Amino acid sequence: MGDDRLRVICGPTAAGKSSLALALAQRFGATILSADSRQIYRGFDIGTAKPTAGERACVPHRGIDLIDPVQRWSAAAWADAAEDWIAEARAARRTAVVVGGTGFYVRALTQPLFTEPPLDPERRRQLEDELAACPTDELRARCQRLDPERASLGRAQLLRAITVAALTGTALSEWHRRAARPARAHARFLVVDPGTRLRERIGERVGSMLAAGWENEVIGLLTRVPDDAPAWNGTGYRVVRDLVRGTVSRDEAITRIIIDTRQYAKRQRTWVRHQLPLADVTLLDPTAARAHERACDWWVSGERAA
RNA sequence: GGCCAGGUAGCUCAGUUGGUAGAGCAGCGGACUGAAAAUCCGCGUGUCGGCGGUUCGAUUCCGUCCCUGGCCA
Repeated sequence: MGDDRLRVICGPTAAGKSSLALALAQRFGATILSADSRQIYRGFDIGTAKPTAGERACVPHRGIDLIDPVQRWSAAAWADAAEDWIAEARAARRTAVVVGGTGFYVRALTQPLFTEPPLDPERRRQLEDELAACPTDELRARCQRLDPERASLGRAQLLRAITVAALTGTALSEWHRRAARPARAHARFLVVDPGTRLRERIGERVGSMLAAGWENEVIGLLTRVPDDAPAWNGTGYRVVRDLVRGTVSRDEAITRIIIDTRQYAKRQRTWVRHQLPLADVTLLDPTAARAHERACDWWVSGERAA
C-alpha cells in the first residue's frame, strides 16, 4: 500500500524548488501542480519564473497560464482546480506533486477554506466600489464594529470581512466557524531552503531574468495589459515597467527588485514556519551534500512507512 | 597650502538656544480562512569623527587634529 498523503514541495522563492521538483517528477512519473499565484497569468513568464516549454514537455505541469492578466483568481478556486488535476493524474495512473511558493494556495488545498455563503454580485460590486475609496483606518474602524476579530488584519482582509458581514448579516469569523470544512487527506511537505545562501541566489536570479529578456516581455505586455491589472503585482514587474518607461535607472531597478524579492522570500519563510503542520514537514537544504538523494528518500519514505 | 561646507543608526539625513538623540529606507520578528509575489502590524544604545578645554554636565560651545566634498592658489 502506498502512502496516500499528498506530496508538497514548498519554500521561499529562488530556493531551487522547481528544478528539484522537476527531477523528482521525471524520475517518479509525476504531474507537477504549480501552487503559484503569479504563474497563473498568461504572458507573465520571465518574471514569474515559469517552467520553460522544454520542461513542460518533459513533465506535465498544471496551474500555469490559467487566466488573463486583468482577472482575479482565488485560493479557493485554485484548490478546486487542484482537486481536478489530482483526479486527472490518478486517472492516468500518475501521482501529483504540489510545488510552489504560494502558501495560501497550498493550505486551501490541504485544509479547505470554509464554504462561502452566496453573495449577491450586484450589491457586492457596489459595496466594493464604495469601500475602495475609504482610507484603511476607516475600514479598520468599520471592521471593528462588524467583525472585531478581523480588525487587526490588512486592508485586503478588512475589505473582505466588511463585505461578507455586510452582505450576509453575519461576521466572516462566524462563518469560518460555522461553515468550516474538514481537512483533506493529509499532506507531507518538503520545505526547500538554502538558508543564508538564498540572498545571493536571489541576486543571481534577478540578473538572469533581465538577461533572458524580461524588459522585452514587459514592453510587449504594456501594449495590451492595463496598468492596474492584478498580474502586475508580481514581484519586480512594476519596477521593470518603470525601467522600460525610463523613470528609474537600471541600477536602481535591479537593487529594488532584489530587495522586493528578498522581502517576499522572508514573508514566505514566516508563513512556512507558522502555518504548516510541523509534524509533516521535512527540511531540505538543496545546496547540501546528497540533497538529491535526500529528496528522493523523502519522496518514497511515506510509501515505505505505509 | 588657504577658504567654505560637511563628518549623528547598515544607508540618506533631521535635531538638541548645553541636560547623552529620531525619521525614511534597509534589516529583524509577527499576522494571514475566497486579491496572498497581495494586504497589514510590531521592533531604533548609536564611542552624535579623535583628543583636549570651558562647564555641575558637551553630541551641542571653544581649541586642535584626522577624514570627505567643493572653491581658490
